[in-house]
Amino acid sequence: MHIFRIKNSNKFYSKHYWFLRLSIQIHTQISSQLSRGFSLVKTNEKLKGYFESGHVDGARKLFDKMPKRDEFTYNSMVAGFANAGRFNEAKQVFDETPKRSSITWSALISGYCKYGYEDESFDLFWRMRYEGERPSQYTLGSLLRLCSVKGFLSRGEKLHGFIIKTGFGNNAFVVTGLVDMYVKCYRIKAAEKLFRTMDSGKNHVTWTAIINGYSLNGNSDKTLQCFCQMRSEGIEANQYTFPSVLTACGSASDLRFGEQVHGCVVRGGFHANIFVQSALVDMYAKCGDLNCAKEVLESMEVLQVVAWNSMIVGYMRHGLEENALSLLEKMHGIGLKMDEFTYPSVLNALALRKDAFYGECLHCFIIKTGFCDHILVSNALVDMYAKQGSSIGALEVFNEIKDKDVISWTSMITGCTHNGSHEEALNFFQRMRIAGIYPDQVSVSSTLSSCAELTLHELGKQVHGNYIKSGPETSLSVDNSLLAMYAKCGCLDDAITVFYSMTSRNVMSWTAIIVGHAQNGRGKEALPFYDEMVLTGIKPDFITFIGLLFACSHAGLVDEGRQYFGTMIDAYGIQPGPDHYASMIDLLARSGKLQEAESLVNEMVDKPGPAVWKALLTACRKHGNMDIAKRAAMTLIELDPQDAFPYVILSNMYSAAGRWEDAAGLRRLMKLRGVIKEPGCSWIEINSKVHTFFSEDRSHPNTNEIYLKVNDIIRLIKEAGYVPDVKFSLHDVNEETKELGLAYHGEKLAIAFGLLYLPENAPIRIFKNLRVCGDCHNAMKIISKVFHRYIVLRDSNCFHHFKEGQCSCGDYW
DNA sequence: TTAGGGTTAG
Repeated sequence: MHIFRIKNSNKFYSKHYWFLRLSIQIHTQISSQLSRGFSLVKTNEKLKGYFESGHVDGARKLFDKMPKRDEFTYNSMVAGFANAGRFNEAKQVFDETPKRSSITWSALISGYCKYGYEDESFDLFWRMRYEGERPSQYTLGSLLRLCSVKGFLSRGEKLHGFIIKTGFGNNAFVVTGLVDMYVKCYRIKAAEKLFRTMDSGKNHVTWTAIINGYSLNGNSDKTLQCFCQMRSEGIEANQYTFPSVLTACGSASDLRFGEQVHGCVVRGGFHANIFVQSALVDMYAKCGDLNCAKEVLESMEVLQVVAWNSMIVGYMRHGLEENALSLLEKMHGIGLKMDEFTYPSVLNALALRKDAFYGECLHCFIIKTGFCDHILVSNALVDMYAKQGSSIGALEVFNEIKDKDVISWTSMITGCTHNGSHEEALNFFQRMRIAGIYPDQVSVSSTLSSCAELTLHELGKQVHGNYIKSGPETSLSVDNSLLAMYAKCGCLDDAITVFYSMTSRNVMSWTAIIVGHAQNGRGKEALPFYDEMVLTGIKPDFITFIGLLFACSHAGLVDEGRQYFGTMIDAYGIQPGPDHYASMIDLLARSGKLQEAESLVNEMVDKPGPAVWKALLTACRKHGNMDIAKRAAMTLIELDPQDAFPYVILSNMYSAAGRWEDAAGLRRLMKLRGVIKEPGCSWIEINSKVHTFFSEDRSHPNTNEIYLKVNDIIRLIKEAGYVPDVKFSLHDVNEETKELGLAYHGEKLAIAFGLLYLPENAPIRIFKNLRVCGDCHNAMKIISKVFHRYIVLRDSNCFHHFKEGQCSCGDYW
């Protein structure tokens, strides 16, 4: 402006012209001096130093002043700006770059990937290809990492195709990225296949990726096996490998292995890494060695919230709530900021306690500290309230969650399953599907358990089929639930197929197959599974022995049962609980050793509960021992005067013995006390509709047809040798009326309906809420022979598989 | 000058 003002004055113009010439002269001199002392290599290094130390503006100033730039300068600027998240400047330099190379493109793409900008990353990737630039292993590595972090399976699979087509399929770096992508998208089999087919070039990163995959998939055995294999191939683990391995040790409660890994950590010099230290605390805490966990925690120089969370979980899981809460207070006191995992760690353990006091206090604290909007915390609150049986508390929190995820829904489902509200669990599962949320391993496992409890075999198959179709591979927990579902629905052969198809099994898988055999009347065949399990190195637990004793009691194997009872205590140090005693007493009593059974009841250190007395009473009924029956029934009535079971059994025993007055007395007592007996009820499912029948029930729309069929059945089976056993008719009436009463038991009405409406060769599956009566059991055997039908009857105790006049229970139930 | 693997909750 000043120049223009003086432009028309010659005097001033000449003066300014002289000044301008002088300025140019000086600038040229300086520039040439700069150029003479300027080193591009050194300045590029300085530029890099600025970015490395976070001085992005320093780099910018230096870049602006640089008299000369080369491709390194531009690439460094693009990478530096992109890595700092300053994408406008990165793009500007990218556009200004005179000659862009693969590195320039990769630098910008990797920045976008790092910050999770998927659209920008992939748009740039396609543009790069369109402009003829070949992506490098760096470009592909960055994009795979983005897919891995965000769980983009479909995009990752497309990249996989591109990688094969463009000859990167043998590039160890790129294939490692693919392995990691599949792992993070929960496609462990795809990851495993890639890993196995890598001929050479597997490095410690590839091994770490697959080890982490097994660990994430919950497969502790394979994690540890893979870790051993890696070491045997001479690859050393590092700070990235150890955390996954330690997590697997914790999940498997394998303290011995965990301690050995700790040794490797120390020898390798990785004990000061906070990830490794946190994983060590977690491993010791999960394995129950709380002293060691505490020792590692206290040795940490950096206060790491993850390690503190793990310590809290450790205390909570081992019932040391006070220690956990004081640690929480200490965190608060020293100013260590809690994170979104801290509260779930505590809430998760509180979920298993019935008293709601601590949980509610913590909920208040969560609201005060503002953590209630965090989905991890809300989900844990839902889980806690639901498992504690407070469906109102759970629903209140659940309804407040804006973006419900699969865990929010799963918490409601597992809560219902935990409390035995299986129909409600299925309802939540259905609502979750309607809401467009895909079920994961946990929700499917839990839903299959509900299907098993309700014996909804068809629905269970659908849930599993849809889960497989939706993409994820099956997991150990899903397989275990599926196996248990088939066994509990009376389809033992399908359960066996699942069992043998499993690539790895844990103690739950073996226990499920043992219990499955016992429930389906094949107790003797259950026992070799135990031997095989022990041979494979898996330790039986508390529940395995319940299954084994159950198997022995259902097969009448008294000596074997006694032996297992002893092994459990002597070899495994497991103290028997009420269920073990109940099975043992059931075993002894059912085989007629009633006195020995009663002695065992009296030997129990803890006061025997209802399950034990019920087992004794049921066996007394079978063997007609009125003395012990009376003692057992009276004890049961004392324990719970509202439970109809002892009144009904004892009253039935009186009736069977013709002691009608005593039976009537008990019935009067029930009435007086307002005790309600659950009526016997049988049902059959045909074309997804359940048809229910009570004894002498005439409410079904096809009742006339059903009764005619029953009469027909009775006539035919009588010709084949059936004799009605009137001692199961519990009314004081004449023999003919007794026979008719037996003929119209719910089971017989249901079988008549099944014979009428099911296809000729289809198995007939009948369910009953109480134990099947002796007369119906006998009738079913003969029906199976006369009509050549396979009949499965599930009563409240076990499955009876009737075929050609025989029952799988061997008439011992 | 561009890139890869890890811990805690359901």
